[in-house]
Amino acid sequence: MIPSRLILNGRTIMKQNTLSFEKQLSDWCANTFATCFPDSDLSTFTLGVTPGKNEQFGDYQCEAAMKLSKKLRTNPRAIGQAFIDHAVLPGLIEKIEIAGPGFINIFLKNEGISIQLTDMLTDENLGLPNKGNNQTVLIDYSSPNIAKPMHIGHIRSTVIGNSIDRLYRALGYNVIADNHLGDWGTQFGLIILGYREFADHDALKTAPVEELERIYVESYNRSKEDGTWRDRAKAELVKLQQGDKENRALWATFIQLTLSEFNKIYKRLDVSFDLYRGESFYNDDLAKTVEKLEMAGLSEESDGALICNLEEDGLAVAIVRKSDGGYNYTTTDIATVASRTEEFSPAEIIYVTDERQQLHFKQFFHICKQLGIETKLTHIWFGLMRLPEATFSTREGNVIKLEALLDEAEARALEVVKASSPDMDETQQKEVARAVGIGAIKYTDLSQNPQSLVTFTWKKALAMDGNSAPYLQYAYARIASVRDKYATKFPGINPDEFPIKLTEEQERRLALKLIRFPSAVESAARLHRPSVMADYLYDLSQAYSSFYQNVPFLKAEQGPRESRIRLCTLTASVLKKGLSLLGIETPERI
RNA sequence: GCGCCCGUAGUUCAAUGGAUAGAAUAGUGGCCUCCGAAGCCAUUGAUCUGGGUUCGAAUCCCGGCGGGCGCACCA
Repeated sequence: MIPSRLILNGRTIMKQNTLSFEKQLSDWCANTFATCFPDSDLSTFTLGVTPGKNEQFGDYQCEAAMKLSKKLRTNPRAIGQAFIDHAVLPGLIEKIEIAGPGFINIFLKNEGISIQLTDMLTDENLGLPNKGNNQTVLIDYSSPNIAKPMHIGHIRSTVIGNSIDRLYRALGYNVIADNHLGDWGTQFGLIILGYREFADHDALKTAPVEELERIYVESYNRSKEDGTWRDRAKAELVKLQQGDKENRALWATFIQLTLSEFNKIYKRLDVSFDLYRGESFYNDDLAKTVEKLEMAGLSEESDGALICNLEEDGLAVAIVRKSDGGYNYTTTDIATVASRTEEFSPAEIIYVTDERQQLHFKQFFHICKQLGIETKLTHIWFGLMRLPEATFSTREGNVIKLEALLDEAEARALEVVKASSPDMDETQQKEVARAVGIGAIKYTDLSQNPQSLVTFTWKKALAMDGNSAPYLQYAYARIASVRDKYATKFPGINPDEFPIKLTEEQERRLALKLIRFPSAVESAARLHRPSVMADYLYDLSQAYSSFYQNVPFLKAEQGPRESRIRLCTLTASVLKKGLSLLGIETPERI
């Protein structure tokens, strides 16, 4: 429970506190309700505050009176009145009132808001609480297949997973980012055979992954028509699995070639992993895993295969050992969880994949539980990306390579930069175009609910105005410019020696957005939804742009000028930090 | 057949069961002698359909309609 003197004194002690401002207000509400109704158990209710949606209804609102109405057999307005009668107002609250059916509206004092702002300004973490407390969370994302180029379908797992990674780190979790590569499986028999028979070694040098894919596709097609080819491929696979030196070496080469290409893309996307443990890493655990299942009585024979029958639990049958004795992904994933749990003892393992794998994850999560693995397992899924006319398919030849997407983004951004900053030197123009182009791509993916259908269009992916990364980057760059101008025009004055005073409407609105930053980060992480963060940042930028355009600051007199410069500084810090949580850069000039 | 997801302005997206459904873009009309117009201000325009639960439903439940995905040896 929060020591309410913290806000009763009108001052929070953010740096020593693990609670965001919004959480403190919420706790204050809950405590007040507890005082009002000491005889009732209210612990099952959420009695917190939410940011006000309409200024006339206050800065924060509490809807608890209506929710408690039934339990307390009292009408909501009477509950609200009891709340007001019992409430000891913290110093930063101006007033509270009941409105409508029973909303409790909370109005903050301007000085109260200013204190929050000042606290944020002096905290290098901008008020972010340490929620993780060094608990380990393992995040499994991106996870592309070896020997296939990444196309635009891969960007979502990579970018969304990376943002969740960043959000958790920012909240004090010890994150392990693990790229669970598809580096094992029947396709390698086909690739090895194809490589031996018809590899184009020049192409392997210039575009290795494309060539490997070509080899795979051609070999696959042959295996469908030619039984001999199929048998030979299978023989190569068996040799690989039995540890044949040559095949192992080839396999290792394929991985090396592919990874070096992937790493170029990861570098462009500013994504990095702590581990690159592919499926092969767990290969030796598979037999043991199946043994455990059998011992636990969780598996049974069926048509020559070994299965886990989950039909009683409303799930389909999962095969854990094929009739030819081979293992498949359910087994690998169970082994992976066991290994990760043993090695890292994570509080949670988070998987980020597309929607097609929902059933698979439900199945193996279920089996893990039956095996007694307590680790919290979470599957974050997102909708497949498709083209307006069809889904992607290598066979249709309508895939858009990730590399091409990034190139195009940078090229289009460069046009815009050249048009609006013709005086910038060319190196810098390119550098800005890179940050802006990549930012635009990422933002498009991160700013929407991942679970809805996504249709790829160039127009959408490369949006540069309106609700887009460049809009946020532009806001940031303008502030950077203001800061520089201030320093030149008023040398020797330290804005921090002036208090923050909120006199204009636009300043107050901006300030209210700023103090919500920590709770926005918490929500985004808790819901595993980077879009919550993106929404918040866009909201903040809109508030800033409106402030910027309508309130003079460099031209204001001393006092208000410094106060506003401090608001600008804090906005810049929040934008920079917030965008970094989306993996988006903030150039000082764009 | 069974299961999961989605259906909101012309278009692309928002909205922990909360007050008058927000933005962007496209359209219309304004704002650069003034801190960066990649911007700001104003304006037109939407919850697929029929029931139900609730003080209160875009949101929850049931039934339609439309779209996507998954259901035994690919991951």
